[in-house]
Amino acid sequence: MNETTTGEESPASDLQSGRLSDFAYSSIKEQLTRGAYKPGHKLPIRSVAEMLNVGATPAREAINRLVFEGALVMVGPKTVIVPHLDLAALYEVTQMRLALEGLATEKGALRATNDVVDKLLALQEKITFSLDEKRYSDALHDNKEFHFTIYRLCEMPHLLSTIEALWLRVGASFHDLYPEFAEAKYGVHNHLAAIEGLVDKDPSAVRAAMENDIRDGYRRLKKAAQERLRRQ
Amino acid sequence: MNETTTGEESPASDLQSGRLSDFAYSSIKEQLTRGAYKPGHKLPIRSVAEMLNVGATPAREAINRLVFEGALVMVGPKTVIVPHLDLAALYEVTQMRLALEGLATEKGALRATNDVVDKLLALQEKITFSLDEKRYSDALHDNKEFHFTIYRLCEMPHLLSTIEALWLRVGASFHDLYPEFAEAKYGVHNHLAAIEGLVDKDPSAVRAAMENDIRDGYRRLKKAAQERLRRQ
DNA sequence: TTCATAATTTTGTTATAACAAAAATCATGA
DNA sequence: TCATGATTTTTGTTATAACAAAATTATGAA
Repeated sequence: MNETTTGEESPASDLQSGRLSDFAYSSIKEQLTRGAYKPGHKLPIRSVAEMLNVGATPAREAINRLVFEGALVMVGPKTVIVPHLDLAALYEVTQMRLALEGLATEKGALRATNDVVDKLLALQEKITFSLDEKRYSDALHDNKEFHFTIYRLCEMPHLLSTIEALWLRVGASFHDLYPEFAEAKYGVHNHLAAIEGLVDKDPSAVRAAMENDIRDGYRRLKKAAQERLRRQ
Repeated sequence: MNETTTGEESPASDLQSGRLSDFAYSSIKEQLTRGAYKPGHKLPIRSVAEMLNVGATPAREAINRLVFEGALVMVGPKTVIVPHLDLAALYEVTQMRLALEGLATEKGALRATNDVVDKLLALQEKITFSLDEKRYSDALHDNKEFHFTIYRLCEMPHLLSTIEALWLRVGASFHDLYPEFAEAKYGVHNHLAAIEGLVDKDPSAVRAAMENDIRDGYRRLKKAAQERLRRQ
């Protein structure tokens, strides 16, 4: 049962945090944000434990944590699944994102140095480049980095972790329709407007740009979700 | 080891949720919001487990969950304590509260029925009564109920649970100075203004009243915390 | 087939023991 | 008195087994 395994994920490869629970948590989260599991996919403790080569305790802890955070949902006393598309939740999370990411943006905007602006410009270039080549996963990754580079400026750790939980919540169940969602050059205009606001030292302009970005994303995501629901 | 215990909390008394982890979680949370533990108080797994007459697993899970939520903090690889006063965290949480509770208020305001208004009026009477008799714990409890009665109107469960986490976060480490903070008739004016706004079907008025309430509370709490810090 | 029910398997939860590492205590020397 | 190092105790984590309950499959009758 404890033989050194070959292909599968191994806890030994987690060289940073000693806790197997954290390893399991990060692993599942990673899979989730990569869209590895379809909505409705079941995550039984023992299967997860076996997949990650850990005991039941860390697996259980990781799953439960993700349930608390809303990235997974319980549909029965003994069944945890990857959540299905839920337009109500998408709306709710979007409203929270507007409030919280708007707050983070406005509080941090005046702290943007030239280095930050350069980083954002570089990220935006990478995003458009990835979109041109239809590497949506990369584009999404850099898009997230773009947002959080701005949010980190306010230096409010509580706020940041709450925002991250929101991204995970919506990202988990909407990830698989990001490709069709990202077709058009998503967010370019808003991102550039945000950068401009940072340069101009105009916090409310940056906030407006970011809020616009969130709203645009919401509309596209909603449309994509609705179309998919109609087809099914 | 398993004899029927006398005075202490017993898992058998938890007649609703079958999970001992949840029982342990609620119990610690309850103690925390009642200010039973001073900041700096250690919460070792085995002590908690013994106190609640449960095994180490549920105790560990409950403690870790509270750490994730920010209600408890880790100050070493093996030491979890009730957090100390932290003015930066108070500020940060206040900003988040303004954004999120403001959102909940505005979204739900138009849904207030006469029953809700009556309930709020009754709660406000209880609050002032409790304050007159210096039963601060009761006043705080009803104050929370007042706020959440309004927040529940918007029917956004994600939002509500996030707000609850914020209350717990700040409540845990500031609870013991609420008495001196509540000296003056705290919040009466704002609460009445909020009720008025609900009756008038004026969401932004209700939001303004609630934000004022949050800000007033922040100022008083900050002042009380600063005075206490100076004394120590 | 369809639905209810019984049998079987799977599954979440929990207590426990073992281990390694951290924290506390004690001893010793300046 | 204070620091410092050694020793002892405490502590978090994890794998595991056992149990009860849920989920699944099989079975039977209409």
